[in-house]
Amino acid sequence: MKNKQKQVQLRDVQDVIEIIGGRWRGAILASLCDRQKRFNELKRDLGDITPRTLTKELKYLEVNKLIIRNAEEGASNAVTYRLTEHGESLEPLIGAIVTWGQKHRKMILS
Amino acid sequence: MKNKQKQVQLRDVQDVIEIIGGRWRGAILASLCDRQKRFNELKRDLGDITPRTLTKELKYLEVNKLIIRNAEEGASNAVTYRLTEHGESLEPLIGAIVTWGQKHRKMILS
DNA sequence: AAAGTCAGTATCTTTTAGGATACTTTTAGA
DNA sequence: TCTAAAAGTATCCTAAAAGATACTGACTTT
Repeated sequence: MKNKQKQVQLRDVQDVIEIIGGRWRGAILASLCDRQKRFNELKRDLGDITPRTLTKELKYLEVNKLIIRNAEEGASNAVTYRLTEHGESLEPLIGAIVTWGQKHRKMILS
Repeated sequence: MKNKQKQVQLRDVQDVIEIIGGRWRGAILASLCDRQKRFNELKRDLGDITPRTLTKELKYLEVNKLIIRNAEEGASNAVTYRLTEHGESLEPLIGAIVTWGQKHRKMILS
């Protein structure tokens, strides 16, 4: 494989990791793989995320077209978040991450 | 699936992303998937990483048993880095990341 | 009608990641 | 023998990520 090809691969890795990276984004996406959820539901799932951070990360994921924010008409306090098709395409990847984590996490984080 | 199980999955995701996350770690690992490499070789592969950062990240990966640093006897300026078995077990995951990136990167980072 | 829940905002502060730049020591090559 | 490369270290600095804490306005439940 040519060298230029490899560079591109490295950039792919960097970009993907930027998208799902950070402390929360991957976990938020993983949580939404299960089913669509509401703000506070996510907040509870994620444990000790602060609302400020959750808002910010959700906005990021929305801007990058991985999730959709849906505020139901009239009821301003009923908001759901769900994956876009794009977001759903991440499922196998997230699955692979979980699987690897289950096998190897403990050996590494001693 | 029970709720506790799901929490664990989220933590798996968070932990794995911490390990391969950040701007460089994933790319370093991806570069070493190819074959073992030396410090400056990695530096060139990665483009604009500073030596300070590269040193730091390599040390992190070594401590976490994903790579091995090998300084050849006597020759203090011949150092190679390669994946451990643990590190090699990440290959499919990194492959999946690259594949997803190739398909979806452009649509997201407009 | 009061209390609680939902979906956030607003500030402020701390922590961490990572860049810029210059320097060093050992070894290899011309 | 002089020069260059390899493999880093040492300082200093900035920007971004994320926590702590308090607050708000809309709606629901009792």
